[in-house]
Parts: sequence; C-alpha cells; structure tokens
Amino acid sequence: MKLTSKGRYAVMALVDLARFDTINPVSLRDISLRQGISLDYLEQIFSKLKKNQIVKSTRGTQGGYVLSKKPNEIKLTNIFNAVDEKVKTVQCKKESKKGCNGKATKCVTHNLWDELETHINSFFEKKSLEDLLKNNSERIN
Amino acid sequence: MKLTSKGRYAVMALVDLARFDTINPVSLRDISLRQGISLDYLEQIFSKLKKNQIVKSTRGTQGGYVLSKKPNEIKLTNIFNAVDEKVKTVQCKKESKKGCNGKATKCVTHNLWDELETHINSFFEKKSLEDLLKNNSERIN
DNA sequence: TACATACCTGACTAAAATGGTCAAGTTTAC
DNA sequence: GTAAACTTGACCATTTTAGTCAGGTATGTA
Repeated sequence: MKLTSKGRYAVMALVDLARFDTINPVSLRDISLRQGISLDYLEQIFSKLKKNQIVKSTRGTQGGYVLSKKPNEIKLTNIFNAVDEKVKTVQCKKESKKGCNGKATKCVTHNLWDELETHINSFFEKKSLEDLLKNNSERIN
Repeated sequence: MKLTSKGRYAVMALVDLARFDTINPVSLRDISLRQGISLDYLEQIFSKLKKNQIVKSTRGTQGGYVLSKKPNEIKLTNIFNAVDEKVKTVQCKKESKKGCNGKATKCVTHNLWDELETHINSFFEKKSLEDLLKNNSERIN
C-alpha cells in the first residue's frame, strides 16, 4: 500500500488554495512559500490536479490556480486519484485464471486486502476539503 | 504509508500454520512449498514473528513452527507490528516544538493522517487469524 | 555418534519507488 | 517587451523492497 508525501502535499496545497483563492488566483510560488513545498514539485502535482479538473489555471501576471469546484465537492478520493496515489494494497502476482500464486484458488489474503481497500476508501470518500478547512480554522500563516 | 508484501506473506504463512499445526509443528519448507514464498525470506519473517511471541519453534528433525496463541487471539495488528509493517502514514518532517514544516503550527494534514491511522488500525485490531480461517474454509491445497 | 533436517544470522543486492531538481520552453497581463 | 506565471519532460540521488546467498548452530532419530 502506498500513501506518500505527494498525496499529502496535494492536500496541503489544495487547502491552502481553498483559503486564499477567494479574490484572485493563487500562484504556486505563494503556496510554495506558505507550505514549504518545492515549487518544481508543486508544478508536477498541479499539472495532474488540472488534468483531473480539480483546479483551473489562469496564465500571465497575476495568474495562478483556483479550485474548479466548491470545497465540499472535492473529496480526498478525488485528490489522491488525481496524483496517482491509488490506495493500492499489494497485488497478488497475477490475477490470471489460475488464481494468485499459480495456485488453483485465490490466496488466503486476497479478500482481506479487498476489504481493507474498501475500508480506507470509505474514509477518503467521506472527507472533503471543506472538512479540513473547518478543522483548521486557526490561522496557519 | 507502507503495507507491502512482507506483511501479506506473514499473514499467509500464519494462516497456513493455523491450518496445519494441529498435530505436528510445521516446517518452513512446507509453508514455502504450499504458499509459494521463498524459504529464505520466510526465515526472516518467522524470526521476527518468534521474537514477538506469535509463534514457537521446535528444532531438530520433525521440528518446525507452531502458533503460540489461539487463532482468535492473534490480531492482524500483532502480525504487522511484528514484521515492522507499522501502518505508518507519511510523517511531517519534524514533530519539534515548532510544528510540522518549521511553521508555527501543525500542518493542515496533521490531524488527518492521525485519523486515518486510527481508522486503519481499528480494522486490523478487529480482524484475527480465526476470521481469515473462516473465510477460507474451502481448500487451498 | 553421525547426519539429515530443521532453525538462525547477517551480509548483500537488483530493481523499483520516492522525492525531488533542472532546463527549456510557452502564454499572457501590464 | 518583459516579467510573472504556467507547462513539459528529462533526469537523478537516495531509500525501500523483496528478496538471495552463505555460513552457521541445534537437535531428533537411527
């Protein structure tokens, strides 16, 4: 299973965006400074967020990014999927006709990982950006 | 977050053990053959399981491993902890006095990951080896 | 007591993933 | 026309993963 800092950065950046994009687009430079994330890395992340229609961009001076939906419509699942952090548990080698390890049937843990994935995803599907904003109404910068 | 095949192998091997140790200790060789896991790798895993009192070993000819508790007393949490697969989400860089990223307060995602860990661990704390045995009463070998 | 079968330990490593950096653009507002 | 902003893609050092390999030690059985 993977869940690394790329996903975490994405969430941090989007929360930042949600709090500051009320008037003007927010530049990645600002997010980079406020959140302490490398600008180059942010660009990679936002490129994916944009492809997945989570943010919109405006070019040019005073340009930047804006959320493309309301914070309560952006679930964490959407974010993680966008940056390729599928909550993927370890795969059994081949899901061929034969089963998992070349054995005739599914391996013992097969259903277990499926259940786990469901369990975790349900957590991410409930949480939206808005929820995070509420929990962090104290100022961060 | 990590959850890799080492943890999965540990679970597979222990389920195997639970099903076959009723009369004699089970040799790693047998488990290796039945589950398709490298013998050398199994030895590493069982060394840790033994240190954590999840299995007991008998040496010599006809020796092998036996569960040291009943299947319903062995939770998946115990297993994962034993093989060092803490369900660890990404850490914020330093949990120093200052906060997460050198900022004055906790980063926005801090509480989120904590909640997530709790959510996942609760899943593992509920599941025992016995549960897995029930789900797999069809024969696997 | 021989010896096969088991457990035990630690060093090593190829391949993949992670967490970025670097360079070279293209667009657009002012 | 130029600076600020986005865009793209190649590149890479480090760490983790998923084992392998080699060389033991212990012990039940004949």
